[in-house]
Amino acid sequence: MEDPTRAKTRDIARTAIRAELAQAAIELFRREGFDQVTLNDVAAAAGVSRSTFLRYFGSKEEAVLGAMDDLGAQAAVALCARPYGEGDWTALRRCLDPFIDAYRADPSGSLAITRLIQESPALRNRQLEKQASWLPALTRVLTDRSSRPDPLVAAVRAAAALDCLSIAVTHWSASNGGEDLAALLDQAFSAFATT
Amino acid sequence: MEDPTRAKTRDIARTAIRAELAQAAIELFRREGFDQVTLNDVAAAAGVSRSTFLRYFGSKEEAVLGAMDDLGAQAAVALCARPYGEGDWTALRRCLDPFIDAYRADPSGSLAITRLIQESPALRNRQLEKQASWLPALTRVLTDRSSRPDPLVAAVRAAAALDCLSIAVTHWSASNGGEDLAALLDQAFSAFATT
DNA sequence: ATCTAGGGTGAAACTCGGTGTCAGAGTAGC
DNA sequence: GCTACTCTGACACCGAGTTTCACCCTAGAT
Repeated sequence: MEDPTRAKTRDIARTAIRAELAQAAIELFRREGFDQVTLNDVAAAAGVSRSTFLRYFGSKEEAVLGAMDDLGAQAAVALCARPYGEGDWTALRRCLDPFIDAYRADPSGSLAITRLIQESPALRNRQLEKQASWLPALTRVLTDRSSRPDPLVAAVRAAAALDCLSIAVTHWSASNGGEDLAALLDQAFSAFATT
Repeated sequence: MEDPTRAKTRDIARTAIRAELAQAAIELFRREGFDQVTLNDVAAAAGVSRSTFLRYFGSKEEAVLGAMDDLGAQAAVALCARPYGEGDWTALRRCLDPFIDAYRADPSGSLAITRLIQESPALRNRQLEKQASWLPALTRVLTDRSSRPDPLVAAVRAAAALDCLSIAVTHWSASNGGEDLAALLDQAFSAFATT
């Protein structure tokens, strides 16, 4: 049928191109504004045709938000890995560490992308959509972890945890990256500790 | 300039037409599926031109979700009206009562619309967007209510409360409206009581 | 009764995002 | 050199949403 090693090298090449295209797109978006740039513009700037660009990212927004999918999956895996019997809130807080790490790995780049997202309604909404798409997996893991499972409560807690993340990120970007994202996230989670 | 009473009668007529158009649109969406129906279709079914339909609702989705805006505003007002010193969670839970009432007032209609929304990605996302748009107001009210205000915590709690609402509604519709929405909402809020 | 100003309507042209199709170029295995 | 496969770009197409313009209708003024 198909040589699996060949398939893998192709995949590597594809993701490399994807990263290159995304970088060019983000650069252009930052320079001229997401909504001002058309698909033709960004494709031309990236040196490919509109068709090709849309083949790599299903939509204009995916060029910016594509990197997030990976983090969502990582969070689900991380939640799986939390020790049995650990409280939901601490497990959820810890499973968001991959996000913290990603932001720490490239603060200025993360800040730029965060701003880009917050300044464009289209990107903000896609971001919401994306986070919502992570919920079922997190809810499932949380339900399975529980000794007395309640899917409704699990769903609420998972959703609330993601709210903490996005709100912490918002405040972090409002402080121009000056504050510590992990501290902000902890502060956000403290909303569930006291009344 | 303009007779204010005339302006008001015009407004009443407009909202009446709006309601009529929305009803026709929802009916058609339910029958043929939201994504299958084009603006031309729905305009023809409603007996107006595409232009006019889009003048009443800025988008196809607004024909379905337009009624929600009112509820969002009501919730903010209701939160304002909660007694001083009341806990955030109970205040938030109570300020969602207008939603409960609206669903109770027309269960079968609400159920139909809820299903419609959940079955169409476009509508789901617009719904997310709409709920997110309510957050700033709720956060502000919650912050002002607090004796030791923390805007970040307030934002998280407001967001979590809206999560409870949408999750409760989801489960309610999954039960075909069989379960009690208020009870489900209470159960959702219980996610913040225990660890 | 006529004129007139303003808002509501519909027709049309336009932009743009996204989908699908197709033909051609490059490439690896035979 | 032949074949199968993938990637690419060009093109046509659709539907959402914006804008413009002309028309009608109604209400108030003369």
